[in-house]
Amino acid sequence: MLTKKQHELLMFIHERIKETGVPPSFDEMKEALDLASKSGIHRLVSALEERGFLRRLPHRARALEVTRLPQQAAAPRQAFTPTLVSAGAVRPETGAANDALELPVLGRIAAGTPIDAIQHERDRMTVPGSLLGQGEHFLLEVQGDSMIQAGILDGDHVVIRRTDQATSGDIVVALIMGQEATLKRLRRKGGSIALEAANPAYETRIFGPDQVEVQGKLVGLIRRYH
Amino acid sequence: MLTKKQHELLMFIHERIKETGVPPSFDEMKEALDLASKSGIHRLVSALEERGFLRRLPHRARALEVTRLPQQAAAPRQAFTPTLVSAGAVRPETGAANDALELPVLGRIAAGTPIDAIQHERDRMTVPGSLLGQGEHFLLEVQGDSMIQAGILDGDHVVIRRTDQATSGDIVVALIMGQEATLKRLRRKGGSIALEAANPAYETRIFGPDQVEVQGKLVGLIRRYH
DNA sequence: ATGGAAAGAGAACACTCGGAGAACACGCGC
DNA sequence: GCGCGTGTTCTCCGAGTGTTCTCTTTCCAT
Repeated sequence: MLTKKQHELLMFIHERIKETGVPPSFDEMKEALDLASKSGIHRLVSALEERGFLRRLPHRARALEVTRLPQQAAAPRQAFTPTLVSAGAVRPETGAANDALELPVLGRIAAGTPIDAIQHERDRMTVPGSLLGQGEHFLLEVQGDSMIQAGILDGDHVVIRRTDQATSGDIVVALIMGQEATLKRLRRKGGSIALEAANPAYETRIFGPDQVEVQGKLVGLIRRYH
Repeated sequence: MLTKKQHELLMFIHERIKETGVPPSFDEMKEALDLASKSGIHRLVSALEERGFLRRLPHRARALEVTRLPQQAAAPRQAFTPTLVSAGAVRPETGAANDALELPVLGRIAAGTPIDAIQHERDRMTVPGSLLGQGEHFLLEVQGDSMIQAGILDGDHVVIRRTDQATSGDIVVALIMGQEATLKRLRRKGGSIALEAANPAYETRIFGPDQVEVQGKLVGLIRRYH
């Protein structure tokens, strides 16, 4: 999942925050990894962010945060209104929600999140019936800004219909090489499949048809503002 | 996530509240950090607010609250119910009985939509309870791309809480000159009010305080993909 | 109710710190 | 050879900090 260098950097950042409360600057990280330049750090940080281990505010000094550590089952990090769900499948029969379903939130998704790690239910959320079609649906919490230009932001919940069918142009949850699951726009080019991020900072990746497995299709989105 | 100074200030505020129950004033913070002027504090507080560590009411003395602490697994949801919050009251994270509610869709909104057009109910839609707080809510369908960079697209449904209160930075439904209603980000500048679109193609418009009337505040968003 | 004190908002200036990113090179594994 | 991760140099510019001053908003005592 992570290269040696990425792992080393992630651990350094984690230790540093634990000890001082303040994340290191690029220069400090450069020193710690014994590099001569910040730009290597820049690339490592981007890689960690894309793989969902770091979260950061762009163009802000020291604005980074470790969201999870390797090999560990998903870091807790502010579950989405946990109290709300505690009641379980309470469906208010108050005549209101006849047209809504409670779906499981299976985890977070970003480039690099292994799907296996997100198979268990973390939470539940009620979803308007109007977003749903036929078949099985579930929710994922979006992590990172790789789809920002498609209006999908960090922290949004996406409604996914489970299917292995997808048309070129659809936004899908795709499993790459049986390893990492990402939310991307799928595009078919001849025999191969392109996965496009909606953010110029991320590159389109192209795969053979047997390297990518579609796990579901984006059908809805729910966002909460604080 | 935080710089040294930001961290230092946050910790000072946190300690101070824990010990005395009262948040420090700008002058007290100035002394604590050994600065010569409050204005440095002002910027630090803004930075902390932007990063989600502080919440505050503008123009209210000592009206601040620590919402989370750096890294340290999920800040305990310290109830902290001072007079401060009770007024503007956000949402009780606890009062979560309502799992979903059916709300009226009052119409479409964009720059220039006459308010008359959004007075009647056109439709209804079920909304997850987790998006709602206290008070009255309604829905509007977004028309146009003026908020595209805030991840709000043409055709999205936005959940609005009816209120005439808004903090700088909130996205609100604003009635301009009693005539047109628009969905914009509100920013207070001195005595006047700026309404910013999240699209460089649209200009920010600035008004006097009596020309703009806040009708509600954006609290959620629901999108359907076809 | 009103005037002044207290507290917050914020413009302006100077200076340093820190992040973004282009360009080029090297080694490894397939 | 090619892709990828890595290492290096250099440049550019925005962010963060400290200071001074001025203005607005609230709050309280008279």
